[in-house]
Amino acid sequence: MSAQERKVRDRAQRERSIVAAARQLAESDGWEAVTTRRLAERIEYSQPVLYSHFAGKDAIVAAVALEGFAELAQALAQPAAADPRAAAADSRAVVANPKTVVADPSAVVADPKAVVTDPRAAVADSRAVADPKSSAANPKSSAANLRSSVADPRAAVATVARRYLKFAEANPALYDAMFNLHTDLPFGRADTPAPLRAAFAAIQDVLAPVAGGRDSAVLAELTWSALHGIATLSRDGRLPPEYATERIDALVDLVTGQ
Amino acid sequence: MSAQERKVRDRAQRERSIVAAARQLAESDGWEAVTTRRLAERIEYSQPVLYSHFAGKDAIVAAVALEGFAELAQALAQPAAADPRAAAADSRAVVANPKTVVADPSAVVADPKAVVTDPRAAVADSRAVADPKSSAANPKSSAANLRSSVADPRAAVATVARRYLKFAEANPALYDAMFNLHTDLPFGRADTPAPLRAAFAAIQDVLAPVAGGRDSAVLAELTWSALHGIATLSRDGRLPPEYATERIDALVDLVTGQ
DNA sequence: ACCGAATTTCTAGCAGTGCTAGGATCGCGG
DNA sequence: CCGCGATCCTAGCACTGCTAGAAATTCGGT
Repeated sequence: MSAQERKVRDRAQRERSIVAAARQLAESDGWEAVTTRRLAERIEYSQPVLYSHFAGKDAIVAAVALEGFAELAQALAQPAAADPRAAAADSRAVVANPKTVVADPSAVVADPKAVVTDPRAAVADSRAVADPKSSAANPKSSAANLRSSVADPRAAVATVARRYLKFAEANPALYDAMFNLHTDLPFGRADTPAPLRAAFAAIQDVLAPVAGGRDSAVLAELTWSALHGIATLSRDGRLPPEYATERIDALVDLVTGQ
Repeated sequence: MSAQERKVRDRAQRERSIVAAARQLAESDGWEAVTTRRLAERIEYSQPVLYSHFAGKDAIVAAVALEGFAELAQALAQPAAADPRAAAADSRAVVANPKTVVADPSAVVADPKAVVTDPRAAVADSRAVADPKSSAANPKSSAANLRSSVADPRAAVATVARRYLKFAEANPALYDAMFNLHTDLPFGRADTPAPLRAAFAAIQDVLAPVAGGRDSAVLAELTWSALHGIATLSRDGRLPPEYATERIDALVDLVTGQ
């Protein structure tokens, strides 16, 4: 029985190393350099073993993307520290070397099936709660949430915005897997994986206090769209980098209604 | 001399047909279906002739993208139509079957310069063909209001926003070529092609009146980012379609400082 | 400890991709 | 009409994602 267990453990480990290799290779040489042959070489197996873990290359990309969503959600929901130095530490955590992530299996996991099955994560139709009550309805994300956010909701929005863009900038290939490469991860539906919901919930939570009379879901979608637009457009040099902070400030001003 | 001239004319025609074939194929079957062999078959030549016109496949995509920027710029800068019939005709040009485009060179053409200066190649103002429901829900967006967009800066912003998203929705593959596929078109630099500037200028122009004390360039970048984010995220179903109009309204509200 | 069975892994190959060298073919000037 | 230069196509390269069937490995039962 121990042998059997070891087998499944080894298999899981190998699967993780595939995802890690894909991510690492993509981050260093771009996604066009991520081929099945190179991946096989990295994990020191032949190509066909990849297909015993994933349905195809797209599935591998999707696994990387899911990992990215989990990390993004965690980065956004991270409690805000009072002093800026700790905040800098947070941003460093975002940029964490993929190797480190892989080395710690207890961290965010890659298996999609394991993630989906939690019914409490059904933040899907949180549209019903368009007011600050959504924080109470979702204590998990707001419990450890930004302490200063209660005092200063605007600063909380600014922090989330900065973290989002920092994440996209620090992990361009990962961000590509999440958004640009089409991985057909279900998004607005019932079977939407938890990390995706968590990422959106983190944005929505921080926006609810400043929503006023507006629908916080729409406001969150809009903010997310703006952040995504800024991230992608500035990534390939279509937005001048010198006005980056001005853009963020302007966005926060708009959203918070200043 | 006539023979020589005919040669260069034929070459130009063939180059246009290559771009048109690429666009048509991409729009119908997606960019992954656009291969050099298929393109060669469409234009009824062998593959190597493609490389006598373009440096590679990326250059063909870039040509399509440039065409897209020209059309987008014109669509955004289009004066608000007072006559619904004209607007309807325009919208036909937008969603026009690519086949028609190919068959009729006098229609929306491949040559960017020609497009910019040809008013007949107008792109849609969707307002005229908007469904009654949205008109009823949002009376501000009536055709009558478009006429007063010069007088009403807010309506002008709303019109541009709607046109932008309509364009992205009506030409998904074209929009992909412009943004998602990396064509390394120079953007914020000195050698930025005119169509790209025109597109951004159209956004900035309409935002300047509502900028107030804010930097209109930053505001335009921000608005553009939001529009781009909405366009891309809703394209692969990551934003629920049912709140599309609410999102646009919310964006316009934010930007115009309502 | 052995040996057949079952699982796992690899070798070899398919169809398709972007792209290119070199030979065939065409049209033009003389 | 011919020769020559421009034009075009055939054939092929190195690569891609993916898979069938052979080889190797591990397992369970005696």
